[in-house]
Amino acid sequence: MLALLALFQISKYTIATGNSSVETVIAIIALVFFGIGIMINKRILHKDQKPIQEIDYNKIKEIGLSKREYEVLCEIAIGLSNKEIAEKLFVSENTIKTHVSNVLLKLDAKRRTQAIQIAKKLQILEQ
Amino acid sequence: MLALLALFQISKYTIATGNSSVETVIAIIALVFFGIGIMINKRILHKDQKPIQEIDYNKIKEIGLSKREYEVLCEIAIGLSNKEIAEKLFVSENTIKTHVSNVLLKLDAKRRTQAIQIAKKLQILEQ
DNA sequence: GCTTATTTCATACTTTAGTATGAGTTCTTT
DNA sequence: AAAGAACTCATACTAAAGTATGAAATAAGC
Repeated sequence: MLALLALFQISKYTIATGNSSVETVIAIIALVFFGIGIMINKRILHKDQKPIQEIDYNKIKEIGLSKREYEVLCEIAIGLSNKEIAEKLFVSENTIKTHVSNVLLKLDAKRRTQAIQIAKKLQILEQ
Repeated sequence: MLALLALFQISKYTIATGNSSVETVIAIIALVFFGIGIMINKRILHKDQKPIQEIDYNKIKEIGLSKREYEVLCEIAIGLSNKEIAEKLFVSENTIKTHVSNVLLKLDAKRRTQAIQIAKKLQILEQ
């Protein structure tokens, strides 16, 4: 705040004495307050917003999840049962059970609900 | 952009002719660019961030979830089994089953995974 | 104080989820 | 073309999850 007032006075003095061009002084003032506007806005917004987590496709490969297994994981996350997933993907429920088992194994989860949480923590599912 | 340049020229002219005080012109410039800084920043941040959804406690009451039932819902959401929730809350697994059934009924969910999704959509659980 | 809602628990049951194993098929990569 | 990975499916389990019902104890509101 004090620095701002000082800048203010210096600007006034500089223009009065004619040491610098008026354009330069105005440009500096503009730039400084432009920066201040960005800074303040950033602080306010950071309290009310959080960054969107992008899906980490490299981590999916790292974990060893196959394309189909990840697909099943996504369906689990939206709350579908094995039967419903089977119908949606046009395969048998047994096939889905196999995929689910593999997903749980690879995510080190005991249950599908835990798998969802782990997957979100690993950023392979949107939160 | 053109408006900015115009403002720039007007400021220069005003100071040169001495029609207004230097302080006023500088203050206007400062305010305008401060505002521009905020505007630009807001647009950029809105692309990379999303607002945090606050928990809607009124909706919890509206749905008719009791304190204990909501507590159980939260534990479900972090991926715990009925047994684990029972141990955590120092009650029997049968009690948890009763609570879970009531939660599913009130949220109109068929499964706990679906309940999690519905609860998040209703903003009674953090996403 | 009385009523009502909440919390607790049990028993018995049905349904879904998850494991283990084996095996045939397709797709890919060398 | 052969090898390996991925996808499919079945059978037979075990383990959880979820339903239905009834009931007792406690807490809260009138």
